[in-house]
Amino acid sequence: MVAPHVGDKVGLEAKSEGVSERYFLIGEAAERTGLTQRTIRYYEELGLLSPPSRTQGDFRLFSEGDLDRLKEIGRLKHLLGFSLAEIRKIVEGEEVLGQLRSEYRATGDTARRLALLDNATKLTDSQLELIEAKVSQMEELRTELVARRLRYAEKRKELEQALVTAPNQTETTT
Amino acid sequence: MVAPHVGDKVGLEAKSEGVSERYFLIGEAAERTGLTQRTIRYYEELGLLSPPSRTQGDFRLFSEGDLDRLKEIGRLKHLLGFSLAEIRKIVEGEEVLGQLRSEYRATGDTARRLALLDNATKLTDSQLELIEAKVSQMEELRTELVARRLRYAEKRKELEQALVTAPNQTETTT
DNA sequence: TCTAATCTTGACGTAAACGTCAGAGTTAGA
DNA sequence: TCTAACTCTGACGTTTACGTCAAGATTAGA
Repeated sequence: MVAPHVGDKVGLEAKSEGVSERYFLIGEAAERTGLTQRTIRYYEELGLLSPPSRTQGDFRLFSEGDLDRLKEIGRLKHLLGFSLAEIRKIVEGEEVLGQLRSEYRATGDTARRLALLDNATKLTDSQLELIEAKVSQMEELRTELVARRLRYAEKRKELEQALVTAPNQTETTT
Repeated sequence: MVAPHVGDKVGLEAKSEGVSERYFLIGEAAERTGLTQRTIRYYEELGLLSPPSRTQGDFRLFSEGDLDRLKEIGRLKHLLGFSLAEIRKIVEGEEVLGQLRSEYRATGDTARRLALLDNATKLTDSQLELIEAKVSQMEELRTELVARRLRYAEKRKELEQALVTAPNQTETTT
């Protein structure tokens, strides 16, 4: 409950321009992502996360980008039910995208840029396909449930009507 | 490859009215559901499946309803990423629904019927909520990807425009 | 009746995805 | 400088969700 002695705001200026970026130790990273420290280390070990920077004492320093990545992995896993193997594929895709981006910025050749852009587009499309397949299957299941609910609602109306028309259906023998 | 000696069409007439229902041994059940025999037995062991009927020699006989159930479990698991524990909850819900249905048919009391209907509706609603939560989160992710794709498309237009305006951007030194 | 294909119930093995120590080092405030 | 809070890397344990093998019983056709 007591505030950690290791400052939560790790004083590191990453950008040379003086744009200070916040870094987080693994404890706060865990809190902010909803994952455990063990899980975060495990994900790094699996290569789902590019190894974060370190202090000179070898403490991991997570950037906000790292946290975003971790949160995304969490969503892919718990929400969408992807296995870590599948997630690695997706994440590797992201990595390739990043590389494409830097090469993109590096080249002045417009034609080359176009080609890189096409690559990135294809990659994103394939990721999109993955998601859409799941979404549509889920919609299917949802539709079934909605239909069931509708049947109940109709039945309910019928019954309410019956109650008004013949309030004492149980005692018809009277 | 050779046709099994144990007939694939198990000759059992379930309904007394002569409406013959097909039953399947576990081998064909596995083929038809895409699950393995081991998995099917495991699901039964976990109580995800009401124990199927048996031959007098204790071979499992799966009805088409059983197969549907198994397929649903497969979808819930692999598509939506539910754990078997979660699936059990959902499936237990289905079971309760079934019981409600029979009690529903048994009673002539309209008020009682209304109450049962309300119960069933609530159950379905909670299942629906589960699904919808997942769907909406997936939509969110999808939206992100679509946005990215859009950015690429725009960038692409720009670049194509540039190619027309100044075709040899690389060789500006000429 | 014999037999090949199929089924049965254990029982043990395994991969994935972490949980949980242990022992040692690091950090920053008092 | 001392110390509480935090982190590090192994290393082993655990749960889930099955795979796999064994030994024996069942089934239906020849």
